[in-house]
Amino acid sequence: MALEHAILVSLLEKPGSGYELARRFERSIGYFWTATHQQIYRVLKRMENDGWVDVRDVPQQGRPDKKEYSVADLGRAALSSWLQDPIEPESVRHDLAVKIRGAAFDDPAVLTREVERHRQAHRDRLAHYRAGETRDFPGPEASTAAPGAPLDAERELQHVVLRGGIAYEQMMIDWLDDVLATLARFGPSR
Amino acid sequence: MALEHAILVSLLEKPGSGYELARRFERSIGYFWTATHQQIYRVLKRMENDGWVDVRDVPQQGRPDKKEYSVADLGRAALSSWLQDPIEPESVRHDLAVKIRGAAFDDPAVLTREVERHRQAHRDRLAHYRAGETRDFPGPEASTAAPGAPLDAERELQHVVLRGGIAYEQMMIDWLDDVLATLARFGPSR
DNA sequence: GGTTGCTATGCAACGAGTTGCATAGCAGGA
DNA sequence: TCCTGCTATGCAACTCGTTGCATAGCAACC
Repeated sequence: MALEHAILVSLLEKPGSGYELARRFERSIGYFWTATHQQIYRVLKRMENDGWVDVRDVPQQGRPDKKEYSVADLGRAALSSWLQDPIEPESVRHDLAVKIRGAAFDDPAVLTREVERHRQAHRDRLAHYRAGETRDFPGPEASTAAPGAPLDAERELQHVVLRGGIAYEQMMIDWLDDVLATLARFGPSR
Repeated sequence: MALEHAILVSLLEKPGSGYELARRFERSIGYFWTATHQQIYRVLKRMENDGWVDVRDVPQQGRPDKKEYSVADLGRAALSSWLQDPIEPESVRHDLAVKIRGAAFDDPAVLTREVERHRQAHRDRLAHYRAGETRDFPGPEASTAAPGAPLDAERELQHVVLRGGIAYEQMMIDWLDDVLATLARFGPSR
């Protein structure tokens, strides 16, 4: 499992509350790891008990107080240990692929609409990622302007992960086009 | 959830025992949906109770008896209903992406080795898929040789799903190359 | 004869993830 | 004033998936 590790990475990049973490899991981190606020609060509590994170009560004006979490030494050690630990290449879970094979035993027209919906969703995500890239990583080598600062690594790694998300969405769009073309080939004849 | 639906599709393609299903989930179906034999047996039992599948005791020589499952009318209806039901485009879970962003706070050399391992695993899978494609789908239009038989749809859909697996592995390999190049750029300077 | 290994099925316990619900302060608009 | 909506946190119940273990028949090999 890696939710606690994803939280550690996010808190290292910037300390924050459970609520803020939940926000981030809808944005950048959420591109490759989803989590609801429930999971986050639960895991944060456990991490606090284990001494992985420090908590600080932050009063706010105009809104409820928040608990700001930051990574403690034990948490850093735990993350480091996990990073050393090899993981298995993840196995995929594609509901849509099940549906596509299942369409052989049902109405393909329904599947066509479903695939079109998914393609649109992936198009939207791709546009969203590209906008984020333009906003956060402008200019070809602008990121290496500062000479050898360690912050560069953080940014470059964030960028390469984002490029992964873009490549994934592009691949999905292309493949769904292939699926639609395949459906069109034998769909009308029925 | 779609494990029961994946099982239904697999049983429609060909009836079989829980053990045989587990085998298939290590092969073709497993390309896009993983399941252990435990899950399969548990779900099969539930599906049997719900009348989704029929069971038949098959004595075998030289090996233990098996229970052969096939899809009942109720199961077919359940699958059909699920196929009609729109699903959300799946959210990704990439441990490796978490690790990559985490590498900014740890030794990047360790990550380099990890990424190389994963790239090799994806290369292996890609080779495996391509071999399966050559074996099961030879010739450009050989599949459409039989005139308009419904079996064509089944094969074509299996093929397009396999092409999706191939596209995914190829994309991952390209991206991991990108990751390695990025790591090489600032890795040595530390 | 004992060990290993494959087919074939299953229980029990645990951990992770989802869903529904609850609380509470405060802001802004109808 | 009431309703909606956002910040902020949390409980409880449930489902799903993983892991370890157990059983049992039979084949092949040393």
